Amino acid sequence: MTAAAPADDRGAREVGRRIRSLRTERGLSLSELARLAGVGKATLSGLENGVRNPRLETLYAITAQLGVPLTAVLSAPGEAPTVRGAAVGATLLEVFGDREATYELYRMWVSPGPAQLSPAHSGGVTEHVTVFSGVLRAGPADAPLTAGPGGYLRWTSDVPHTYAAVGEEEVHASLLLRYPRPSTLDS
Amino acid sequence: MTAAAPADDRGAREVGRRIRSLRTERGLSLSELARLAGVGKATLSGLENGVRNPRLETLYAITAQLGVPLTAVLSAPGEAPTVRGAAVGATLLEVFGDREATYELYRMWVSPGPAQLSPAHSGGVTEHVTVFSGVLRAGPADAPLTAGPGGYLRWTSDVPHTYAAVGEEEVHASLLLRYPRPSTLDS
DNA sequence: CCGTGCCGTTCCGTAAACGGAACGGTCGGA
DNA sequence: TCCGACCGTTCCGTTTACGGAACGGCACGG
Repeated sequence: MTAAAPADDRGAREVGRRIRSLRTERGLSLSELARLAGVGKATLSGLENGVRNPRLETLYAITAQLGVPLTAVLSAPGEAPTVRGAAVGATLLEVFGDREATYELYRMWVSPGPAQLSPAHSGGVTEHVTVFSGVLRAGPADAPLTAGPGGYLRWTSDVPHTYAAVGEEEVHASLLLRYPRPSTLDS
Repeated sequence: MTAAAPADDRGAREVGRRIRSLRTERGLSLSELARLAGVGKATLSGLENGVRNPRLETLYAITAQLGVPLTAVLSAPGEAPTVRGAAVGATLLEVFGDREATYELYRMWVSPGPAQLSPAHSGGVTEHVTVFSGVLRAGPADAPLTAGPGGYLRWTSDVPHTYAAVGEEEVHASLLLRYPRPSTLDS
């Protein structure tokens, strides 16, 4: 705050740099892209230089014209590990839902070492793990399950639960969290 | 232009819905999240209802407080459906690998209707499917397996294999393809 | 039965992103 | 050499997202 001009979260600058890269790669001039995307040159200029805080709509217009998904100009998907602790890391890949539940799909890795404990979630939440490599021991703290490469685990996470790598190999897995019926069945 | 309120690209509405899902999952009230994220209640309310066109900075503040990457609330990460055919669609979420194999993680959906056949892959490729909703019948064409919500299927895909939704509900699932060690430690 | 507290929405003045126009700088052809 | 076309930046009035405060609705407790 204060200060005057620069005014940006660390992110805005990188977004601008990425857009400029994509534009020059395609041999487009700033004026040209602005016209194609239907935004002002001032807007695009300020955006690329990181001195503006674009609206979502503006980013849509520009990335669409560049032919890349919006996510391509924002911090890379794998970039933010949503770290859960010393031994376990996870990256949220996607959120989606249907009438009955909301789902969060993570990629997860567990480093060798002591088990890590996770607190209980609210009622009805289930966890689904598919192991890609390594051997994982996970589940309710009082009755963990074990799975090797290609294995699959599933438990209800309304009690404290643990994750641990068995052996010296790091474990890679996908983790699906299922939250039943987040909203009260509106509409 | 015209009118006053709606004003949105198709995306804004979905972004709002996703944020609301993430918030309610965590048992947070709108007021609470607004305070934590340092944004006005009016802002968050308008955003969730899709009547505002948020600035990037605003989205950062909110998603950071929810503990998810910015990309999680924006329209599909992969955006490129890598469609496999009439009944089956899939989006590539991530590619990664280790010493032993390369993995491709997809989210997949299967529409009700006739089964769809996929040709055999080269030797040693395995497919791992976790069903989120609906009932899926899939696997080797001569011996398919069945799984409902929360179920898990796995087969070696060096023979032709099928995917089909059982019943009238669309099937949502994650699909992991495992390609063993493409080359013999060259490079 | 009526406060009290919190919920989510709406109203409103302010700050800032927006598009259009003007600006200086560089290149190429007459 | 001059001139026109185009570049990217800066100026400026308009539009709109922003935060704070007020509002009605609902659940609890005295």
